[in-house]
Amino acid sequence: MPRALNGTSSATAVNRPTSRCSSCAMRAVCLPQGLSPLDLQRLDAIICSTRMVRQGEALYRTGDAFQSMYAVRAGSFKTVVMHRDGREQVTGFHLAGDALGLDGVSTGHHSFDAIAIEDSNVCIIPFHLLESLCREVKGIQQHVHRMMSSEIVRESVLMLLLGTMSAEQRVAAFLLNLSTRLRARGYSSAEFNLRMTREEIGSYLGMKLETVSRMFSKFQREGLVDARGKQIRILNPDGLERV
Amino acid sequence: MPRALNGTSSATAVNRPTSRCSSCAMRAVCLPQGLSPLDLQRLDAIICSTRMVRQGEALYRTGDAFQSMYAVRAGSFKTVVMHRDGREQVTGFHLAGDALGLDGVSTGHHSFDAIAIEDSNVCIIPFHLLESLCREVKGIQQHVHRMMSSEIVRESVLMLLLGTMSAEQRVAAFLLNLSTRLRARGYSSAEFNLRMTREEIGSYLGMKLETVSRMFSKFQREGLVDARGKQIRILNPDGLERV
DNA sequence: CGACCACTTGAGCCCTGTCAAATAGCGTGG
DNA sequence: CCACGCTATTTGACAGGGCTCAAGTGGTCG
Repeated sequence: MPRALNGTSSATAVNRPTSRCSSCAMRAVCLPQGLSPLDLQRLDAIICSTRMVRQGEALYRTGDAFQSMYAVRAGSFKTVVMHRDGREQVTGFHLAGDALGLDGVSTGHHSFDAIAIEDSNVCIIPFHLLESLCREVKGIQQHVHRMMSSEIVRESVLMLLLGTMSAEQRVAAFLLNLSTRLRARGYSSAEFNLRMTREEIGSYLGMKLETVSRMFSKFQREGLVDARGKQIRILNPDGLERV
Repeated sequence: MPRALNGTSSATAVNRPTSRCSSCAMRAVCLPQGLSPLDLQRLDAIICSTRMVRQGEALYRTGDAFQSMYAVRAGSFKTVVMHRDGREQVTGFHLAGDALGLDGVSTGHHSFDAIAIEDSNVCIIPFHLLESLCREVKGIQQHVHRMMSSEIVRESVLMLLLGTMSAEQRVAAFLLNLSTRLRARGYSSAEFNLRMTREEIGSYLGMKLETVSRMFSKFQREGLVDARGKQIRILNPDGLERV
């Protein structure tokens, strides 16, 4: 197999045919249904680069100028908000197919850190080009609006979780949510391995890592899940639902 | 003073000159800077009605079809998310000048309830018309995007609060935030009265009403605020900040 | 093989929820 | 204008869930 052009790739941002939306594996998750071939082509035209982000590295940090939004092509990220006193909270985990970076639109600077929790790859979507395209293609405009609105709804559901649920319920809800999202991406919803640490899960769920661990052990004892470190098997989803 | 046309007003939705953006008192809060008179006119054209919502009534409820977004002209609202088991959480308080309803964009149905916490008045902005306008006027498009993004950022800050702060810190942050927003609207930042009950504050902050009350009393003892029921006077904002 | 990190588990304590009772405030109807 | 009844708020006593601190285990990478 010829590997032409590979020698010209930069380490951080490359143009290549695989970065085309029209042929992307995550298309079904990223894009609206029923986009015409022409519109797809126009999308392809503005998404001309991707970027590799290694585990632990930041895609962007709080305060960085906002230029682009991103779509996770492979891997996963966490988004983290910080208080001046150093307190921080994970506000989301973003899997392949998820959008990232829309927090920067409001002020022109990012309000979160986005950190890769495994080696990952993102599409870079220059936002001013996307805005132009939105002015021309109604389907894309609506999709962008839906993405932003989904983020609003997602966060408010998380607030419900943080504000009203016990530690046990939060961990159960976390596992079920992850399970659902993995299934939507074609993975098993019953068996997967966590990319995030107990501490990151705890930060996301508003509790300490020890508490997360205890809840996993509890579910284990009760036969709801089989958790061996990061390897998770959900044995009784209905039981988790009822917690 | 003549009161022509008043007799023709409907109780729930009326057209009247005062509903024009170009002459609205909340213009500075609602609208982007530097909109041309022509663009303002086009906005006026799509916002043709307002609606009165009495205290305790819903502007919209979870599951309602999403047609329009709203701008609070006068009064205030809370938004509430609900879990099937009846558990609910206040996710925001919306004052005059704030936008409302963008949660409905993602699915076409609202995901929250929006309830008036005092007699209120909103502009009704049909969303499909706003989207059309966004395709034509870049300044308005950007403003809509910023509004949605702000909501995302607002919620993530609230998640930080729910996930990492003590009850005392949450109540302090709540008072300071409200104070800031009131100042931005031309009211005193030091003295105001709460439109929401202790229970609503508690729901917003993820705690019980008794805890809210205790924190108010504590701040009172420490000379940070003077709280007599809903009447609040902030005596030492720096002290609150440091809590 | 060793160092390091993530994870698990235990013991004790504190913050906040729960339950209960008293007080204050507010709107309504006489 | 006042009395009444309701709701909102305050305050206290107590219990429990989750945090803190600590020790020990397991897994991974150099």
